[in-house]
Amino acid sequence: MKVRFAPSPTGALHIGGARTALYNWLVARGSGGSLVLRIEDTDRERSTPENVAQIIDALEWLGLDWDEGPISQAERGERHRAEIARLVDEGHAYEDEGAVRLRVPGEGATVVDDVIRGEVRFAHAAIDDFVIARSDGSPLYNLAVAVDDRDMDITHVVRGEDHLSNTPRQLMVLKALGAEPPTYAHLPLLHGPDGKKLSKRHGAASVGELRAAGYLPEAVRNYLALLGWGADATTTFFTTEDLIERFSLERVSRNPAVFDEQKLRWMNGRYLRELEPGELARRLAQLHGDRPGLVEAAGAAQEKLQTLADFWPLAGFLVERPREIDQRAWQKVMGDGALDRLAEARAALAAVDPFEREEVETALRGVVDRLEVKPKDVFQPIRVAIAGTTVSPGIFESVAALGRDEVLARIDAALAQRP
RNA sequence: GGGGGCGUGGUCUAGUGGUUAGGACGCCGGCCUUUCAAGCCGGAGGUCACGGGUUCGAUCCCCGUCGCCCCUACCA
Repeated sequence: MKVRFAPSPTGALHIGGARTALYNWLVARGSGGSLVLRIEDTDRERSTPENVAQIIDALEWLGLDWDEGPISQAERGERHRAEIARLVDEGHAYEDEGAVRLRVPGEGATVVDDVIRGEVRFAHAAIDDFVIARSDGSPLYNLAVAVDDRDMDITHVVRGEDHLSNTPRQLMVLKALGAEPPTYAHLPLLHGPDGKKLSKRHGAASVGELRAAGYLPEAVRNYLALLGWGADATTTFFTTEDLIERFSLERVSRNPAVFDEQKLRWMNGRYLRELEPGELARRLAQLHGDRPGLVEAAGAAQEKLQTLADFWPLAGFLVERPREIDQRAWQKVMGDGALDRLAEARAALAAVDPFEREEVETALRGVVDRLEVKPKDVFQPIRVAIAGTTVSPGIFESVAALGRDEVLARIDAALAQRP
């Protein structure tokens, strides 16, 4: 099998495009075939090199590679013009006010045999003679796609359903060219929560935004694969190898899907928890830069993260001293003898050796027992003192991750605020 | 307007001419518990778009209606 992913560089790579790329990639890798990356940039007005670079960057981040390309469709203009001239010479097309139109028969129909949708019939009577070349001679989409798919020996065209209605036109170009058509598979479109076409208004809609929001490429692959496809009734998690092995176009669903970021967040959290702390720290560093103590902080925060971006608000205090203590947090836990308990905890922590999670826990629970108070009466003041808020990773791992000197310094600073 | 596609709980989906219509996210409750999560347990939520028809029996087959989306560009 030979497939192609053919984005138009008129914007960033969207989730829908990413899924199309993924499905093409899975088909190619699963069949031992190849994938062509073709940039459909015949619209010189809207296509930009920046967008091409961004699309390539997004594909690389997603871990999707290709065997040929990127091929610029615009650079194949001579090839397209030659075929347009041939179509005119052979009477399949004609000039009309400078532009060139393909002759569409007045009767009969063109049938698209789609892997996902079955046979779809388009009566010629409903299709006008369409333009294949502008009056300046430059080729248009339907012509360029047909010529390129033929020239590149594409066997399967896997693309969004928005192209289904264009398919009979491409089939007619192919026929006029005397070429065998490829097999088609039109994927259901992706919509936003309001049922409308996905756009910026729907949150993280491009691959770049997903990346910046702290999603892992492997989680995005898994989630995207499930948007319009399922292997069976119950399997939700697929390694990429599973996907390559089990994916099939025949099982792609026909109805449009809504991108649900909440489900992606959940799935991403599951993938995040599977990572070794060192690996998690490496991913965090890629996104926000490396810091001393990042591995310890990552380990402490890991079980509470859904995205890499969640790390900072939750556990940023582990790698960077908070500028100030949240007033509401202070008022909530620092009343009623809390500072005395905090002082007790400080004394206990000063004596902990080695300063590891287990020893920290033993010492702090000892304080709780000695004072005959509830655990939170001791733990929350510590939390507020070191984190500046009432929410943080587990207190023992947080204290251990911070190290004795820093913990004592922050507690001392808090104690100094005593009225 | 014309042509085309789609229609299973809020969302992603499995499924079959006869099952209590299955799973997941989300939601609610409980357990756990140092906060928040995670995890575990339990629960609510579906007239399978609607109306006809075929059939002993339709979510599944046929027809119609409605809704949503796509194409109908010298965009892709």
